[in-house]
Amino acid sequence: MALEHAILVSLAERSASGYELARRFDASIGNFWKASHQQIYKVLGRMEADKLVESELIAQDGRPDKKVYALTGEGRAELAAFTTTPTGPEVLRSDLAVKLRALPFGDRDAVIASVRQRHADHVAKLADYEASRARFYPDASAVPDEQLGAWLVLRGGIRAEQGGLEWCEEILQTLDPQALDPQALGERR
Amino acid sequence: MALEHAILVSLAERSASGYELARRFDASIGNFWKASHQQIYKVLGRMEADKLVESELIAQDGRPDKKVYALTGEGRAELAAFTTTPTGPEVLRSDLAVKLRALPFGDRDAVIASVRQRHADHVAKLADYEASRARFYPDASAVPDEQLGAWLVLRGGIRAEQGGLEWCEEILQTLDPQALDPQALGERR
DNA sequence: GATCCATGCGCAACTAGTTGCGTATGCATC
DNA sequence: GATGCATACGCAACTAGTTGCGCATGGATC
Repeated sequence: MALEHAILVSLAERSASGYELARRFDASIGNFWKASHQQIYKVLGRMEADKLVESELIAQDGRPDKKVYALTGEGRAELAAFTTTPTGPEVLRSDLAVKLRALPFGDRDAVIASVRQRHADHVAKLADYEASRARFYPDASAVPDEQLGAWLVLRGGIRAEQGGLEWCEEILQTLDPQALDPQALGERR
Repeated sequence: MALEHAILVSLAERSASGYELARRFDASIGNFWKASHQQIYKVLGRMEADKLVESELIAQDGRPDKKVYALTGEGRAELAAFTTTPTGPEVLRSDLAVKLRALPFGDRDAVIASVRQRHADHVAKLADYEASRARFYPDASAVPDEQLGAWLVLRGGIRAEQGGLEWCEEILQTLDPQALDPQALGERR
């Protein structure tokens, strides 16, 4: 039920409608937790029934009404309690690793194409993160205390993307050395 | 349905019973895809109905009978086809990141304890991986072609653990500089 | 004026995955 | 001789998450 907690965090930072939450999950929060809008509406409904959040209907002109959710006291308590629970080991699921492992039984060129795609994904994501970092935390030694968590998460995202990028480069180097020609990478991106 | 493909890969490497598969998912394959034995039995049942695998009942003495699964031709074709499908972006879900983001609303010491635990997990996992690497691939420049995929996956695992480890160290450095005293780390591990 | 896109909510049906239990054997340990 | 562990399979009930659809409005584009 960690989606619940991701939503609690998001709402603790700022109250929002389900639709806005869904977009946040496409952007900042979504960098470490994905959710579709259907899943979010479903969980929000349950959370409201559980009194963790409460909603207020806001009429808008030129746009449909929206239901803005805010944390309740109970929601805040639940979020605080969550931070004290033990954290299990990371569950990782990598399609790409499965494909690599399937190399002897499949299509080598297609796998290489997937790696190249992943490489491009990492490059794009890294540029995104780097832009956020430059914009919100231009000075690493002067991050305000209440933003430390968000900053560290962003740092983690940058590290993960760099790591993934380097892994892709190692794979391409191993399976298809010519592919690392900078021009080839640029053209395909 | 990528669990299906992870099972296909595992069975392509060597036929096995559900129980054996479950243990592999705790070890080598499980480094990039987790599955409980219940989930494995369920999926194996469906895969057999779909003719991707076939089973043979093996009587054993001193132990319960077992059902050994092997790939069918159709299973091999499905696995090969899988390698040619486009690979979506990695779906990452980090409880620890949610907790970090929840720092201003929760218990700082408890979060630090979680990070320290994660740090220890990375150290242990890295030692595991390093041992596998030394045992199976003592010479990186002489990995046989048919093992390239497995080797690259292991390299990816090592990279991911190192990256995670360094992230934990950055977090501790930021939130609790004394904690990085080598003695403190050693004692707590 | 038609089509598309963004905003905004949600249901229904499905698949995937988890949790908890049940069955059975044999060996080792207390 | 009781308890626990490893082997070996599986069901039932649940929660989580995905896919596909429907409804409604208004502005922008073709």
